[in-house]
Amino acid sequence: MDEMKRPGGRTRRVREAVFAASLAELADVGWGSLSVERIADRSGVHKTTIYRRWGTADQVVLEALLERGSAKIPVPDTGDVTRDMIALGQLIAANISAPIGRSIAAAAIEAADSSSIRQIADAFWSERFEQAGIIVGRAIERGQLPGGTESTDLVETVAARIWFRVMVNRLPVSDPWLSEVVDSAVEAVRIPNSIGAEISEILSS
Amino acid sequence: MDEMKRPGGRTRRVREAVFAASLAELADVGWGSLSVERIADRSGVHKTTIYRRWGTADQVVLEALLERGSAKIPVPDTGDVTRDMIALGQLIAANISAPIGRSIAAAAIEAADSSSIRQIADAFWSERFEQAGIIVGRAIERGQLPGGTESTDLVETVAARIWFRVMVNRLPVSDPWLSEVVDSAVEAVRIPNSIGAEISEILSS
DNA sequence: CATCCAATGCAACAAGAAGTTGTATTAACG
DNA sequence: CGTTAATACAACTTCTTGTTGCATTGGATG
Repeated sequence: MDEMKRPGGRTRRVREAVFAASLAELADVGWGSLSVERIADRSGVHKTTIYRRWGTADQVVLEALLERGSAKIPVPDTGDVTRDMIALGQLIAANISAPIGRSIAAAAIEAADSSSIRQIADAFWSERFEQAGIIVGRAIERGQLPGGTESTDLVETVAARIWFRVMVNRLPVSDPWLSEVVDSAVEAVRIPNSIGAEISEILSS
Repeated sequence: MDEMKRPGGRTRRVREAVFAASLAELADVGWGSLSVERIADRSGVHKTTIYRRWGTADQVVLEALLERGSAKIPVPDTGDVTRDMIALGQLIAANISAPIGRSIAAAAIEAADSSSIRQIADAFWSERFEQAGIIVGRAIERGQLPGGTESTDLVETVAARIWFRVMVNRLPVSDPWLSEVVDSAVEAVRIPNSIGAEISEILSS
């Protein structure tokens, strides 16, 4: 797939310039308004080159994102579930707050069919869910969480609230806010529903 | 704004045909790919008519949405917070699951500036928040919730989880799932954080 | 360093969409 | 019925998109 007979100097420079320009465009105008011509102008690379090497603007951005996303991020490990989840939350917030992340999210939402853009978004989330699984696993080993705790519930709650705040409310994810959200999410999984209901029953009587 | 010298037969028919076509287009191709020509073809109305009456495709869809969104929805009132919130959640889910709602959401997310599309999305959410305020107010009067309960926390939690499930996970909002989400959200606001933390402290020791 | 040829640049073009304008036609309203 | 607002139609310009043939550049190779 990535074989080229001359990967050296110029080809590499062109490739990098085009990728940089395409991501900048993505951040500026969004996935829907991408065009080969704009990327060509912005990168200084002639449009015929882009048409011949990639064909469409989508393909360019796709490759750029794949190359960019290949950097693996270590799972937070502070010795405490809450702090781990806060770190994970900050990571998620940083990603979807940036213009590029926002554009990807918007495009992934709009794409009704399972297009290539959705694969990237899906990959992002499955990675987060996997990380959360590790975090929860460690917490169970430490005895901070009960044995059968479902990690997906925890991430979903936290991720959902971050997502909503950034995308809909358009407010920044501050540390105090995130801390509170994570706290209540961790409590929710720590106290099984039945017991929680029982307690609230007692309290309200 | 809405004055016209001949609001009768033909003008009305044209208006309705154009609005219907524009919303259908919005659902099909999304906000970003709207075009006057497509709406013209789809509605059977000549494009010059649309250009002269509305100017741009955005304006057409905007008016269509405003007219459509003017129908007021009554606040659920079942006598129980949880059931009220579930009803509200179902309403939210129905709205953002439909193709049109999805397109609006995607467009609102992508629009970095505060464009007209964002006003529609904002209006939708502020209405939900207002409804939740009424629901919570009633619950406080009934003694189901403590006096100072912030309604925004409750809606935000529920709305966020629905949003995430529909937009990111792309799963349907089933009644059992929604019920569980609302339950835990109501519990979270019913048990103040400090007490909740204390209890979990006791339980884990 | 000399040579080759893949990669890129360049210019001209075709195809189509977007928007405008002048005029003819239709039908709502009195 | 007559008036004229509202719409349809056709022709046109302009802009964007994508293609093609050819010239030029500069890695790679011996």
